Amino acid sequence: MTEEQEVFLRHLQGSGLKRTAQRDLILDVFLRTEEHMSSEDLYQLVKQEDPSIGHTTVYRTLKLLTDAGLAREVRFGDGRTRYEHNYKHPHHDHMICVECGKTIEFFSADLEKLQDRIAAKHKFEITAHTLRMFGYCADCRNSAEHRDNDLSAAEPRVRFDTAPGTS
Amino acid sequence: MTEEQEVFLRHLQGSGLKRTAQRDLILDVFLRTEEHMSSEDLYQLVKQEDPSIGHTTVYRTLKLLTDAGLAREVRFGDGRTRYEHNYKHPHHDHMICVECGKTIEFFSADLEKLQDRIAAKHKFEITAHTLRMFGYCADCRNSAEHRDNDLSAAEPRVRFDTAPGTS
DNA sequence: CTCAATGCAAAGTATTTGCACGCTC
DNA sequence: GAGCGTGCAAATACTTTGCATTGAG
Repeated sequence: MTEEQEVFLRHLQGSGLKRTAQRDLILDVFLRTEEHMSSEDLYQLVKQEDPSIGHTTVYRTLKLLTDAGLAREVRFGDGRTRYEHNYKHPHHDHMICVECGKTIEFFSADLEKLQDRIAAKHKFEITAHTLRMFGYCADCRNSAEHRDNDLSAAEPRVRFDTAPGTS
Repeated sequence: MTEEQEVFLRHLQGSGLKRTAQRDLILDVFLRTEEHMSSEDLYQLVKQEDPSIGHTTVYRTLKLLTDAGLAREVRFGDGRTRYEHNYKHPHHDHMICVECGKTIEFFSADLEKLQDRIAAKHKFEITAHTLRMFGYCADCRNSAEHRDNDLSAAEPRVRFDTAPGTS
């Protein structure tokens, strides 16, 4: 049994919940993913290994995994909720390429410290935060036709939380 | 005519669009707001001054205002799109109190510089970014019963993009 | 045996689109 | 007039919930 499975089992038992074959499988599939998966994405993968599993169970199990500290919800602004690994995969932030959709994860201790300092100045107590930077990744900058296009006509793959060009 | 109205008019003309009484009114109401308004919120306000205006027009006009650079979309993770002023109200980030829902806007040049440096390290070209810090504002910290509660039982008013406690 | 879990279908939310009529330009 | 704008209603896209049945402890 992996550490993750133990964490999950402990969470279930601690909450008076039950271990089921579906939950085991969903956790297993989730742990094998690398990307940021939506509930629907994961459902498609799980279905391949057990076609009898339904949407709802995947959806609810992802919430459970989040409660157990194994998963973490992330939203990139396209209206879909995605999940990423949370266990032994501590806080980080994201750069999201609006051209190819790729996400780059990064962590900066300086950034964290600076945020704490800003929060303190406002007497604000941080419990969580998200930083997302939208733009063009190295690959897409090289094949960079985007500079020549009328930006207002281009349909970004990821919808902005703030309009482009306001950083 | 205010500067904002001129900007809007210029955008409309430049795009072959037309000025209408509805658009004028919606812009006017929007400019008088302070908060981060959802399309629905603004619709409620607009309806008080002209009950014949529909949802859809407000919704589409907010998109127009965004295109014109007068408004900016923001999402705090509760599944609703909100709009804030963009004209002469440059980029800033948000702290969001999970207790009372209040948002604090702030800007830090150091933060911007640090982000640019991080992006450069990954050869990433930023076009936009959002930083959101969730937690407890000064007021709510004073009336701070939240420390005594079982956090897992508390229903935060704002849903997290990352689980609490991962900063 | 009891109570939670499952999967279907249906209900919510928030957003977006189709269309007939009306109004700018 | 021609074509965009408007408002209604309907369609999407996700997410969440109700309920009868199944299954874990």
